[in-house]
Parts: sequence; C-alpha cells; structure tokens
Amino acid sequence: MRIHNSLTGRKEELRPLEPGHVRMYVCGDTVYDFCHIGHARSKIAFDVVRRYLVWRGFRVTYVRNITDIDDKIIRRAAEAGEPIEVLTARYIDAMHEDYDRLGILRPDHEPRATEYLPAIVEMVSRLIEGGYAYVATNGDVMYAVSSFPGYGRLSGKRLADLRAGARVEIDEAKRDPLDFVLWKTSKPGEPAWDSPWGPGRPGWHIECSAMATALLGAHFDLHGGGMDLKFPHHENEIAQSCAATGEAFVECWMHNGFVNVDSEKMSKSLGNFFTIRDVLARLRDPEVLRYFFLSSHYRGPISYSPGQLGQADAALGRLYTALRDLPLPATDEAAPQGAATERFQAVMDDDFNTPEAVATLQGLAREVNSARARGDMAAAAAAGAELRLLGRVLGLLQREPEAWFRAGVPGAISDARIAELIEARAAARKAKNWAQSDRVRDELAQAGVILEDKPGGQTVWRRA
RNA sequence: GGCGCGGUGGCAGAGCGGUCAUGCAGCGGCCUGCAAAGCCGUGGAGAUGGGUUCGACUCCCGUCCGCGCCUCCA
Repeated sequence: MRIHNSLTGRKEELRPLEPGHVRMYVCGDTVYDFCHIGHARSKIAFDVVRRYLVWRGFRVTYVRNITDIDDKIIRRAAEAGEPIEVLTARYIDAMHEDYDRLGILRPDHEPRATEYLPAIVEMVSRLIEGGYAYVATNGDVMYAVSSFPGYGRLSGKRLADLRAGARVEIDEAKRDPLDFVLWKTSKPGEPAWDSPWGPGRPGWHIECSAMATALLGAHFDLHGGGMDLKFPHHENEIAQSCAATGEAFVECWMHNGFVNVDSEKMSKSLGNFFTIRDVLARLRDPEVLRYFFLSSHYRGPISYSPGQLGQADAALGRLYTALRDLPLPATDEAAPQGAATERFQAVMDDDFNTPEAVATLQGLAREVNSARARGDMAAAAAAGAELRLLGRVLGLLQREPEAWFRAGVPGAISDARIAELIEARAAARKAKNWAQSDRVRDELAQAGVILEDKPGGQTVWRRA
C-alpha cells in the first residue's frame, strides 16, 4: 500500500522497518481547553489509518502524546486559580470522553510530557554534548539550527528564506533567530523540574522527540499530525532526534488538512472554533461527524457547516436503512469478501482514499436494497454483512440500526407517545379511515417523526 | 517577500488521457390507500487563455481567484 510522504511529496510504498509491524506516532493535544473539531478531524484520520493497517494484517503500535506542561497551561491555571494538575486532569478526561464518543480507539501508549522528564533531560544533554545545543545567555537551552545540515527539508524551507521572512521575533539570547528552546528555565512560582541547567521545563518540540524515541525507538515508520505542525514542530523534531540519536528518525510523515469555517482555518487563535461536545450535542449520533470527515480526503481542507453535517446524516442514514431489519451474522468475521471489499482495499491502499471507500459502502447499500427488492434475502444479508464489516474498518455503522433511527435531539416526543400514536393510526388504517390516519401521520411529522408503512401492515419510524 | 495547496454538475466531493464516482437535491417510472423508504431510469461539470495529443476535467505553460505555512495552533 502507498502513503503520501510529506518529506518527499509523493506516495510511497509502505515498508515497515520491522516487517509486519508498523510503529506510528501522532501529535496529540495540549490540554488547556476542550478539543475542537479540528482536533477531531486529525484524530479520526489517524484512527482510520490505524484501524485500516490492523485490518490489512499489520501489527500496529500507536503512540499519541498529551502535552500537559506548556506556557498556555500555566497561564490558564493561574487565571483559574487552580493547580496545573487539576486543570490538565479535567481536560484530559474531557478529551477522552469526546474521542471515545467519536469512536476513536485509544492509542497503545498515551505518554504525557510530565512523565518523561528524565528522557527529555537526557536527550537535551546529548544534544549539548554533540554540539547541537547551547546554553543561552538567559539560561535557556537552545537548539542551534545551523548545526543540523538537513534543517528545512520537511517543510521545504531554506534557512536564508526563513531569516528573511523576518516574522521570527528577535531574541537577544539566541545566537540565531531560528534557534528554538529545548529547556526553559523557570521563573519563580512556575512549575519546575531539576536539570543540569537549573530548574525548568521542557520546550514543546523536545517532548515529542523524547517520547517517540522512548516508546518506538529512534527510527520508526509513521509520524502524523496537522499541516500546521509541519513547520516548525516536526522540522524541529527531526533536527532534535537525528542529532541526538545519530539515526534516521521517521520514514513517512503524514499531515492532515484543516477544518475551515467560511474558508478560513478553524483555530483557537482565530476564535472561530467549535468544540466537539457542542457539535455533537446537535447531532443524532457522533458517527455523523465521523462520516462527514471521511467523505473528503484527509490531506485536503474541509469546510465545516451545519448544512454539510445534515448531508452526512442523510448519507449515513442510507447505509443504516440498508442494514435495518437485515438478518446479519453475529460476528463480522463471517462476512463475505466480494468485489466491494476488493475495491475498498484498492482505494484505501492508495493513501487512504476514504471518500472512495465510503462510495463503495454506498454501493453495497444499493446491493442490499436491490437484492431485497427482488426478494433475494440471502444476497441482501451477504451484502449487508460485508457493508457492516467494511464500515467497522472506518469506525462507522457500529450502532444497532433501530437505535440509530430513533436517536434524535433530546426533549422531543417520547418513544412511548410515538408508539401510542402509531397504534391509533393502525386502527384508523384498518378501518380505511385515511383522513384520520393521515392526521396522525402529520402530527408525528410535526414532531419530527417520519413513518414508513411496511408491506405486512407494520409501521416503522425514524426521527428526521 | 519565500515555500506550498486548490479552483469539478444546484450542494458536498473522488477517480481518471478516450466507458459509471458517490451522497444530497431535481426529473420520469415502479411500489403505496396516499405517503415515506427503496428499486429502475434520467438531465446536469470541470476558473480562464494557450500548448502537447488522433483525443484532456485529467499532462505542460501563462493569467485570474481562493487558501495555508513562514509565530502558539490538529
């Protein structure tokens, strides 16, 4: 299978360094606030990478870090007047809750920066010993960018261009404006860990290098994150890791595109972000958001709007409609693997083309409905089982269809009341009192409930 | 200023040098008491100006427009 490598700008065959075992690292979140749907997109994209690799038979070791010490966290905690650990614990819990709801599987390791101080200190020491870092005049430890020949390769930047960019703030303590902090000495009252350079805390970039190396080794297969991390974060990671270990760092870099709002990047600094929990509160099911993201390719931008989520709800509903009342095998393992599976695999093998993969799911739904229409229930069930299995690889179709249709915005008409009205309508229909029957149906429609009369006289319903 | 990405039918969004993406919406038919759902069928595209080619939405060049990174950011 082929993956687009940001380092080379092209798709490359995946050849795990250790045959059959893919080691991947994804940059997680800084926990000082609720996660927004931009974070969700990235985590879902790499969750699908992980799920798909496992389905393809690879053993996967997935590491996703948590940044639990950083300037913004310190500031937020001070503003809230609470200990840092209390603040970060609260947002870590919230993050887990949000990601679990979205069906994002937990990584194999979820290291926190504060748990890896010894590894971080050791890596910084090694960089100083190797001549790649220095103690600046203000006491901070800096990475000397000019000491690393490959600097700029990932982001396609040249040192001269970066300096000419003049957007880098001039810091007297640095020998070169592009040098970045590895170890930050702490001011009084700030959290601090002991180090050979005095009490302080790690710079942002070094934690990922240290944790990735500790858990996956110096040289591993996949490293992912949002486009915005390409420079400087990932560029710096490469410089740190390669210089400290003397080995190659990452084989393949993957970067996901942004979520846009009004064709602008959604970000905390712009303030145009929507938290996961706010968005989910307005959806029938978190899978709708997941389907929305998977409907476009992970590397491109995606425009967020409530209307688009509505389309995703309808499209996913079509898949659940196909599955409704279908006699499916107890386990997906028994699912047949037909032409759809073949196509699914072909498009996913090509840099995780989830829009095409979703299209094959829609094709299977048509197969199910089509077979059902001609009375071939065996064929319908077979296609349905295949649909559910492939859906699971994308983290979709995990609900009971009936539950999916009944889910809706809280506070609406109760299931019991709906059943009551349907019963009353059934009586009217039996008496061929169509006017009365239609009145009930209209009443339910007003309440957001759509009825469907089945051939046998049964009536099923769903929330709009 | 440097580096990079993109402009596809009413909406969203893929692949592909010459046959279908897919979903929603539209239209016709079937089904239904009527609907809904579903099935069958169907119209509708490729920012522009050139070039390459027997043939380009797909390759190359220019132009216009939009966006991102270069600063914390998924």
